[in-house]
Amino acid sequence: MAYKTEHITQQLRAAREGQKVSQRELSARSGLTQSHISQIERGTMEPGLGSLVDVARALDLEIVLAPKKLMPAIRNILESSSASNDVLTSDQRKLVARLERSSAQYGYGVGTSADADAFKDSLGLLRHLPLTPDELDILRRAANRLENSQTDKMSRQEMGAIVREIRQLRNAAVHRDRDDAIPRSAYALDEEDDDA
Amino acid sequence: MAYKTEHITQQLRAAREGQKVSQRELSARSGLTQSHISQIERGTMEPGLGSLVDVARALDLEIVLAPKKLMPAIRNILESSSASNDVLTSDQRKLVARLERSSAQYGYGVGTSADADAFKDSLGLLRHLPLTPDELDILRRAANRLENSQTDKMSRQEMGAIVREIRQLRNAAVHRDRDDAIPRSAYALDEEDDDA
DNA sequence: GGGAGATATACAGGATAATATATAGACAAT
DNA sequence: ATTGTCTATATATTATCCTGTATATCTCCC
Repeated sequence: MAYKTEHITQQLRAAREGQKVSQRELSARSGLTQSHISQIERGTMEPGLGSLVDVARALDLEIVLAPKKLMPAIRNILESSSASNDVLTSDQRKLVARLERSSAQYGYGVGTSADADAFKDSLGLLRHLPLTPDELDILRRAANRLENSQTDKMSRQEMGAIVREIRQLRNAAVHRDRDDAIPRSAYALDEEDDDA
Repeated sequence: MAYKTEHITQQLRAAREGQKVSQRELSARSGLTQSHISQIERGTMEPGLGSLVDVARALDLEIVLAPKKLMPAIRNILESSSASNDVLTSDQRKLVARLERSSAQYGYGVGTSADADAFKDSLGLLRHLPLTPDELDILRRAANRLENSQTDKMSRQEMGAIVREIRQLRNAAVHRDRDDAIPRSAYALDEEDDDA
């Protein structure tokens, strides 16, 4: 029913989720009801232009009418910043991988199984969220400590400390405000390419 | 009554008049009634998103949701086509054309496909944005290097370097403030003028 | 298993967009 | 003046948005 406007409303949802804003929060900011927002995002109904503008403003977006001719250029610009969305240094990826490997090998003999679960969960998130250089350092040191412990036994307490540390990292990364961006070096290209 | 969406609907009118299309004609193309279009353009009523999309499509426009942060860059692009109908030296045009030709011929065997996409997009932008003489020089040297590589094989790293260079040019050009203009000598206009 | 936060659905009613049609005013060109 | 094109405006009817509120479902965390 709302085929025509799907691409737009999906952009809205992507932006909202990207900024980690709930529909309720967005409802408060934009003046629309949560119910309304849900329907718009799902494509159940087609919003009026007024509603679209309200929501966009609440998400710091602007509505632009661009000649089709210039779309490649504009897409390019849009992607250049959304790239910083999932830009993780390969360092970070590798560190997470190391930690997963180590902890798996190390086994969950030490530490409660709840600890183990929390740990895996945290790592899963850290695979996707940007970290500051300092935080990367913490990650690095944790990996080192864990790997050393392979040889000489590690105390339950030390293990708990690491788990706690990682969890803190996770929380920081999850709740970080999207605007105080993390400066990234050059860039990191992955796959990803969408069309309509 | 429709204050929020005035800027958008005015863009619509501007585009329609720019293309010398009558409201009747637009009505035929878009499926809305002429009466409806008139009210939308005058701001008498606020269109639904569906109507906006229909009209936009009929005018070869696309609706883009862009982060406010990127608006300067985007405005830059939009104005590049409408206002100063290209203040590019024929040199620049030719260089971009050479680069496109070379890279196409050269194939994308070297470098990731993401690299290739980034490269093509960058070139697309550089076709429209003004460059300083120095930047033109960089472009020239890149073209030369690429063309030489046709004969003796080029390393993946060297290719990456070129891609990076072009991308830097792109960024500089895109984010350049429009007012600190680049002094242009007299000549500027070449061929090129297409319609639909 | 309970509780909290988030999203999806449901339904009533008032508000408004959108249609179809018709007409009036403005401005050219014959 | 007449004809033609384009735009603004009017009216009536239908369709849909949008709100308000309430509830269902789902996920994650304790």
